[in-house]
Amino acid sequence: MVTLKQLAKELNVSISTVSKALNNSEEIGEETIKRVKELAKLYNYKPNKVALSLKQNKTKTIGVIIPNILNHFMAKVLFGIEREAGLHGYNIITCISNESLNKEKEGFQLLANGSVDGFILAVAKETQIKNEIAHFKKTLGDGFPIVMFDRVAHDVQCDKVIVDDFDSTYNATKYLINEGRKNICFITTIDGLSVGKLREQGYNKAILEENNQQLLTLKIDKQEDSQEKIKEFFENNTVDGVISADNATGVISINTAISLGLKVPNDVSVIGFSSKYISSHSIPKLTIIRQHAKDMGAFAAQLLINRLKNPSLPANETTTKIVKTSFVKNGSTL
Amino acid sequence: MVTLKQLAKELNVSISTVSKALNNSEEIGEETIKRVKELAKLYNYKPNKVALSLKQNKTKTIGVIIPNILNHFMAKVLFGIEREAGLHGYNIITCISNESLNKEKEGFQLLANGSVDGFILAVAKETQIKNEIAHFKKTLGDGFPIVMFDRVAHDVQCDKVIVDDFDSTYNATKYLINEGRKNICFITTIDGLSVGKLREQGYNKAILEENNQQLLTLKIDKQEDSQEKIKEFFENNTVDGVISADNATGVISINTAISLGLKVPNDVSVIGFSSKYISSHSIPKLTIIRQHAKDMGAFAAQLLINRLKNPSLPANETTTKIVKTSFVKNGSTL
DNA sequence: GTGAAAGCGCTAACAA
DNA sequence: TTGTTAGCGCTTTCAC
Repeated sequence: MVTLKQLAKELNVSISTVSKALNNSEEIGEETIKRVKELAKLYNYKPNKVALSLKQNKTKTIGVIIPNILNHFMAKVLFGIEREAGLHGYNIITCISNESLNKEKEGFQLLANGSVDGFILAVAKETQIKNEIAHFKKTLGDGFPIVMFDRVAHDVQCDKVIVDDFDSTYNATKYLINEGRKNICFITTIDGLSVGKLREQGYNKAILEENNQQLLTLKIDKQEDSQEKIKEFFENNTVDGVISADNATGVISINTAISLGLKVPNDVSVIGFSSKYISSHSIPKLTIIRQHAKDMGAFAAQLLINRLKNPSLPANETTTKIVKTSFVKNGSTL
Repeated sequence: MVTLKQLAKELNVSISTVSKALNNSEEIGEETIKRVKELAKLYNYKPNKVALSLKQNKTKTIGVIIPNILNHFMAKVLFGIEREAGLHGYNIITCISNESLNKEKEGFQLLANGSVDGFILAVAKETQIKNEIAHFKKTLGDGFPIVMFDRVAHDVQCDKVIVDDFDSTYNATKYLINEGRKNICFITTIDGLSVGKLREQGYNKAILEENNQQLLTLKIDKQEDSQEKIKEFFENNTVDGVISADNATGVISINTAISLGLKVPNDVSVIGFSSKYISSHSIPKLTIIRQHAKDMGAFAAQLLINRLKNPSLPANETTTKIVKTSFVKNGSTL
């Protein structure tokens, strides 16, 4: 990597002249600017990012702490963050918390040392269960803005990007009720998460509003085999409608129903929080509640960058952006 | 963020004393070390990463250029890279090339300015199709080590981590032949990729070795609807065996076969390059060729870090690690 | 119009 | 045992 020093030497001018020339300073003569720029291009000079960061006390880098990158939703949000960040000249450093509180804390430790200007994250499962928020507050106190998406800690004052989990599940359940379904069950593998709870509450509300409906819930642990649990559940319960809270049990429900000789959507109707990609892993395709993950990522990045660009924004004046889901009707509902 | 300067002032010692004390230098008195460390802990002092990077001319950061993070395989490799890098004290900056040559080049531009010490990447589709390698050579020439995984540019001399695509597809095809299948087709959505070609060749070899077999290939474009294409294909061809080159068409083939009234695996046997996660999106579950994506990521990180730690390693002495796949028999084969 | 010098936070050779 | 100084690459104020 060429440095200003080397260019200066070769051109027989001072370092500051080169620096100013490259930054189109008014102070420098046109002729000099031209000479400098030519040599810089020849040597493919690029200002050293690290030196710039040190000097300007900002890194133009965002720390992203993702609970689980193998989750398609999370990966999509990350994609959205990366793209939006790039548009604004920001890089992203990714840490994967693996749903662990400790790794989440480590992520902050690792990056809140000048590596990044701020953080975007979805709260790890363990953190949500233990309801720990001290590390968030500390990081905020240290002057690092934080944006939370999807799974947020409500007691932390920071910008947030969330989904209307409650409403969309409520509406989806209503949809099945209006189809005339009498035995609508709720299947979840994300019981421990804030979003999982909200979705369950949305389902509960819709069901409990009806006289002739009752709650029917299947909670599956991550370690368990979803296929088996669902099969067992279908065999032991009459089910004609399914609301799936996560991105996999929707298609698995469809496949299970079919393998049990049921017709989808005639005998069983299924709706799930999933993606287009996964929705095609069943025939008929899963009717989904789309969460616009990429948009969520983009919004999160915008909120953070906005705060970084306006350090005067009061820390207690935070924005919560609610990204409305879309109901995408595919073949698994009437 | 507290700096050495501030600690020094408060302790009435010099900056270098503080620095040495924190680094357990022999030069400094025990008592002083203790005082310094206590205050440092009190203030939660962390050495400024940027200053360190500038001073030591290395960032302990790896640039990862991923073609598509929504691909489950790629996400898993990224996961493996992140974990291994973390174990060695490295962070990762992620760029997503989106399969575009230009974005891949941009990734290098963006990061080869002191932001990272080296690169790990899978070559973008467009890059493979156009067979461009100049940017790789330039980056290597600039002194940044590169490790390629999965999709590699064979004409670039650098460390590589690849899968035994040819052999494992050959063996999988053989497996179906030994099951007595007579009409084995090869389905791919990754025709343009080096790995896609190798897999096709493995299939071709196995088929052409037999007298009573013939090639039957379905190539699907990313834009097209895999479900429709496969359905159409099954309706127009007699098929009793499927080798899927990508991670989705395997389960889709099973679901399609079932929806057409065929029995899996009795009437049709299916094997795919996929993951455990996706393999459960069909009933029976897909028999898969596992690629050990996490291990691949870990190996890639190891190779890169090893090179960073031993700058004397000759650039023309490169390692190609072949990660053998595992055949995981599930319900979609006999 | 150009250059010298300071300083971002840190380490390390050298001086005391 | 502790402190002074230089320097990593850059920007920017202030002199010339």
